[in-house]
Amino acid sequence: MEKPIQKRTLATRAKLIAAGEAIVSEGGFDALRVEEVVSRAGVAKGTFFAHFRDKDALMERLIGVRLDSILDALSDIPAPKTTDAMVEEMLPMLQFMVSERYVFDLILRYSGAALIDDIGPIGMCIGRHEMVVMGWLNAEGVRRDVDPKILAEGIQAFVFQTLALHFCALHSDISIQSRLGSYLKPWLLAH
Amino acid sequence: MEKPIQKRTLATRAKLIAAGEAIVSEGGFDALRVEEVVSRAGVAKGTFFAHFRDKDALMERLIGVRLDSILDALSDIPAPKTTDAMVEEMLPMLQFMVSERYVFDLILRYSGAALIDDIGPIGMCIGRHEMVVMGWLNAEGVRRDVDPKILAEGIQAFVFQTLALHFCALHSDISIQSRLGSYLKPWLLAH
DNA sequence: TCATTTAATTGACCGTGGTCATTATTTGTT
DNA sequence: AACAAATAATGACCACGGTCAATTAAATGA
Repeated sequence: MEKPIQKRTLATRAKLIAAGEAIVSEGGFDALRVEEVVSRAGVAKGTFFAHFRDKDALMERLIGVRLDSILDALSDIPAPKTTDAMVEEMLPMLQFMVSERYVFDLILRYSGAALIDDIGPIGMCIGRHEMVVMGWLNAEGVRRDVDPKILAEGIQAFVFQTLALHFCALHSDISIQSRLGSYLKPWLLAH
Repeated sequence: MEKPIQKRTLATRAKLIAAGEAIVSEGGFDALRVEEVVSRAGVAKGTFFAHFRDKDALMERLIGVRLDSILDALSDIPAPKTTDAMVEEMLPMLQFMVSERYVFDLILRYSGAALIDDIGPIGMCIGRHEMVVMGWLNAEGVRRDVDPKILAEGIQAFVFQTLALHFCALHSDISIQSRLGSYLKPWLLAH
C-alpha cells in the first residue's frame, strides 16, 4: 500500500471505483470497459492506469468488496457441524463466484499471488476464506490425522473443481451442493 | 468436427498450425501473435479466423498435441503402486503445465467444456488423463469406499491446486511433488 | 509571494485480437 | 467449355487495453 498524500488522488480513485461499481451493477463485471469507466468518472484514460496497474486491478477491487461482505457474514456464523451444513454456509460465496464465467476465471487467476508483495484483494479473500473454513475443522467426525492447513487447502481445491465442472455442460446435471458434498465427505470424514 | 472437403483448406490449416508451432518452439506459447502466424503462413488475417474460432482455438490445438504425446507415454506405463509413484509418473504432465503461466491459465480455462459440442483438445486431454489415473485406483491400499470417478476428479482438483500454489510466491517453497503427495495420501489411502 | 520541485493528469498513439463486405477459387451442372 | 452455386481468402477496419512524453496543478522552501 502506498501513501496517496493528495486529496485529489483519493477523490479521483473514488470516482473511478464508483464509476466501475455503477457499470457492474448495470451490466455485470463482464461489461466493464475502461473507456466507459473514465468517461463516467470524467477523467482521461491515462489517469486510470496511474491508479490501477491494469483493468484487472480494478476488477479485483470490485470483486474483493463483494467477497469481503460475503465473508463478513460467514465469519459471524457458528461453525457448521456436518459437511452438508458446511456446503450450505459456503453457498453464497460459491453462487457469487459462478454468477459470471468472467468472474470465476478472474478469481481463479488471482486466487494465488504471483509475487509476495502483490497479494491482491482476491488473494486476500481466498486466504480469509481458508482461515474461516479451517476454523470449522474441530467439528466432531472430522479426521485428525491430517494437518488442518492441508485439509483447508483441499477444500479450496474441491470448491474450484466443483465450480469449474458447474460451467461444464458435460457435468452440469449435478448441483453444486451435491457435488461439493461428495468431495468433502470422503475428504473430511474419518472412515 | 466439420468436413473440410477442399484440399486447399487442409493445406492452409496445416500451414497455419506449422507456423504456430514454429513460433512456439522459438519463443514459447506466450509469444504467439496471430499476425505473426498469418504472415509466416503467407495468408491474410481473416483466413486465420476462418479456420479457428479465435486465437485460443489454435493455442488449444498446439497445447493439445503436447499433452497428447505426454499422455501416450503415460498410458504405456504400468500402474504405479504408491502415491509417490503416481506423482512421479504425473510429473512430466505437471511440468509441462507450469512451463509457462500462460499455458497453465489456458489449460485451466479450457479444461472443462462450455458447451457439449465444443470439448476442445485440452478438455479431451484432461478427460483422458482422468481416465488413465482412474485406472490406477485398483492399487493395494487405495480406499474402496468412494466412487473411483470421484477419486479421479479429486486428483484433478489437487493437481490444479498444486500447480496454482506453485505459481504463488507465498507457497513456492514446497516442491510440486511433495505438495501433491501431501494431498494424495489422505485422499487416496485408507486410514 | 514567487520560484522550484514533486506529483497528478492528459490524450494522441500503439499493439493485438477479431469482423465483414468484397473478391477469388473451386466444384457441380448442362 | 461455359455458367452458376458454394466455398475460401482477402485486407481494410474496428474495439479495447495499455503507454508515454508533454502539460498542468499542488506542495515546498526562501
